[in-house]
Amino acid sequence: MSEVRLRFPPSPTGYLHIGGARTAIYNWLYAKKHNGKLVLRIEDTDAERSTQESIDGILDGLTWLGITWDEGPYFQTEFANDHTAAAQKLLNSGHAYKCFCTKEELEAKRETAQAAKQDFKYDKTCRNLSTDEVAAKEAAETPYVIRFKVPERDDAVIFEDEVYGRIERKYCDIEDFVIVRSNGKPLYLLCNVVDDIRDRISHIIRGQDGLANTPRQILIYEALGAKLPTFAHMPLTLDLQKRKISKRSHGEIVAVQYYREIGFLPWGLTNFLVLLGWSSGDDQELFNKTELLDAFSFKGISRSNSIFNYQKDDPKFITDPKALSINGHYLQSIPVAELAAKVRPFMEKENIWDAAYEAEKKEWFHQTLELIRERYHTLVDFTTMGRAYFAEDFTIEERAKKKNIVKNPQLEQWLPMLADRFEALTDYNKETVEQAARALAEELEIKPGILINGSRTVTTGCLAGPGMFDVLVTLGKERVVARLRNATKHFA
RNA sequence: GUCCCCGUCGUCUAGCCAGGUCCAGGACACCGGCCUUUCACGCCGGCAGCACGGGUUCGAAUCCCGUCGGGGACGCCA
Repeated sequence: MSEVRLRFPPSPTGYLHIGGARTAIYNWLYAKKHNGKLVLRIEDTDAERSTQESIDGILDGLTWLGITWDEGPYFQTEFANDHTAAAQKLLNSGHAYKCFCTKEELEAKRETAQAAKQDFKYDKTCRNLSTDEVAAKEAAETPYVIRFKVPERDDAVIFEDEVYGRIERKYCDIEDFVIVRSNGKPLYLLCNVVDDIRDRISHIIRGQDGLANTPRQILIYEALGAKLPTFAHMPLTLDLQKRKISKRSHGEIVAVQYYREIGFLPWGLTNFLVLLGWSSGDDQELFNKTELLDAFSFKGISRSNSIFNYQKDDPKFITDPKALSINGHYLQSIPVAELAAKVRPFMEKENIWDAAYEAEKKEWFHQTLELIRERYHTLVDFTTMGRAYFAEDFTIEERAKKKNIVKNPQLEQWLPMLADRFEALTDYNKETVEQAARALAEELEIKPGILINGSRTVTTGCLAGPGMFDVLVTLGKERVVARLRNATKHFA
């Protein structure tokens, strides 16, 4: 049995596109599942964009996601000799020919065809040149491109795609495509095949946009006498308007780095991305790595494009709500110690990190995380919605203020009274706090909820949260008392 | 224009290959109820879909044809 070898060939763009990430994930999963190798190959032939910085952007994204590769990164430019050698080989074997037509000539023909609403295909002018004619052009040093000589046959190129099934493309529908530019540089179509042959790639998993290229690439494989890999094309991810998602039109939400910034867990994103175009066949949607490896197969890959459900103007949903939901699930279920480590950089960035959280306050910190993580979806939530637990500079939600403060102006007196009661407590715990609060409510002849919600608002700034008495204990007597006393400022 | 691919709830999808168990199942979102001091937690419930038209069949989401809709590829880009 031959070795299972996959590859992920991104071009350096400075960031990892979530669509690219999904492709990488599928390749990685397949390789891992079949004890194969994943080769990382940077397609850096576009010198303009191929700065070290943009290469790092890709590697950085992959690393964060936890996608590990076994070979590479290789760089396409390092194999330029292979590409030109292959072109020469095709020329020598009669699978390709020199084409002396100029860009201008072709452009004119293309326009004529378009004007007549005709399909344009290269008319093979140079394919039919006599040896003498070719020799004359060469002697005159006429610039030329190299075109692939597509066999003139009545039948079709046929291959079996692991996702799309049997695909056919008639030979007569394939034009003699260019494989080498007039400046001597081989084109992507050729380079890609040559690289895959050299890297002994056995399975090519890529986006459906590569599907139309495949018959031409197969022709190259055959002409080069190489064994065909297995192809598996996956559906594309589009936006709500069914457009390809791109950084240019959608901004940072297409970059995996963005998800790191907004507090996604790598696995949360991975799990979401995997589900975009693949399903296990049963109703399972949450997978740990082992389960995913076990469940993943080409069979579950969908053939229709999927839509990244993202609405720009909804502040509640900074990305696809399902992604948030899945991330929230992992946020709530990973071990607290792990969570603490993940939250730390976010708190540091906000200057609300305290070294003691890893020392004498560790237990308190973990308990607090445990208490508040229940309804959070991203790591930044701990520094925004959860800010009041770690800092004094939290803001009070407008809605909470309106609902719990403004409606009961007398809270301006009541809250400080509550502070006094709490302060007087010798044993400040969940039970005594609750008793004290309820007792005061009874004396004032008001519903406990008024007091409780009022204190929730001034102590946490939030409308919603965990059970109030847990919160009060977690916050600690001192902070609670101070915040309740200070409440008067909210009535100004 | 040519070629290729796709079309099940708002979104991700199961079911389609081997037609009946599907007046179509799950998840997210949304709505309602319960719980509760609150809630974006939890529990319970609800809304909502086989693109359309023919055909085959006792029976079609599933098979066939057509229409419409969507996407992709057609570069001396990658």
